[in-house]
Amino acid sequence: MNDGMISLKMALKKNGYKLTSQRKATLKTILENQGKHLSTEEIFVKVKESNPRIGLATVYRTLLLLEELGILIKHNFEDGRYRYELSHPDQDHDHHHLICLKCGEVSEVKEDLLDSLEDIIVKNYGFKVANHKVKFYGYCKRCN
Amino acid sequence: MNDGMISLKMALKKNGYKLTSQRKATLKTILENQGKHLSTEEIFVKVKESNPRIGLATVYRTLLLLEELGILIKHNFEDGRYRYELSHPDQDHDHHHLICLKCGEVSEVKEDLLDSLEDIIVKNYGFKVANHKVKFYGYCKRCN
DNA sequence: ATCTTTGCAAATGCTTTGCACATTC
DNA sequence: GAATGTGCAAAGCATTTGCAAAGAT
Repeated sequence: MNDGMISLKMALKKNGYKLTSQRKATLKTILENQGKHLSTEEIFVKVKESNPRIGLATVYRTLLLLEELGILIKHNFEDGRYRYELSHPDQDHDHHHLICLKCGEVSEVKEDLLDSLEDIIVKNYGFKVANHKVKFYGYCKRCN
Repeated sequence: MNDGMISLKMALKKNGYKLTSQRKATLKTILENQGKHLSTEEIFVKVKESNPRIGLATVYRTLLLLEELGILIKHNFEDGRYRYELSHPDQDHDHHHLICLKCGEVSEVKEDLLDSLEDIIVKNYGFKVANHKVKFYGYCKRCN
């Protein structure tokens, strides 16, 4: 059992949820596809390979739960479905995304650089920032 | 006829679309509700007051069109429907939003301050930024 | 007169829910 | 054994679409 599975087990236990094979298989699929931003349906299809009896509703319920537990982040890339990726709780914010308007590729930005902006938001608006979602739309290296 | 209506007329003409009472009424409703981030359904209800025979599908189609023309911006605040607001073409980017996790209030940030981040994105990722969507989640002045 | 647009209702597609059975703790 | 979780099918809800009639240029 690797790190991801151990933290799943602990997070579930702490909140009174049970560790089921479906939940393990769902998280396993996400761990095996890091950086991919899979949709619920895509995760369902992949989980089915190892767990053919799982239902789509279970995957929906599991992803909801994993998001609640802070294990996953739900993204909307405006393509009509939600997409999930692993949260990295060691970083204090989600990373930014680059979305290519031509080929649709979604990639990630390592740099954060929003501190000065967040300072201004606290000072000028009295708003305490807990997290942010930042998306840049434009043209990727290949399409540009 | 005010500025918004004039630019609607021109934008439609330029693209071979017709200026209909439904399109005028829809834009009028949005102009009268600046800063409000209305959903399609909410816009529909308001437009109906002056235009009782309009159909919901027409409002959907009109909002899509106005977004295509660059007159509106479509937002997803994760509440299960899309919301629209007027675009300000004099600014070269959309403004950022603050979303309160407690009361759900959505407010706007005047400051942009993403230039240095966008410079890095061009340099390090070869990605040409056309626009961005930035949302800060946290607690507003009243709720904090 | 032609081509676009509208209204209506039906269809679509993602997501949620109710319920009986199965599984975990 | 009690409570939670699952699978299935049905329901829900925002959005889209087909089509005949209406409207704009």
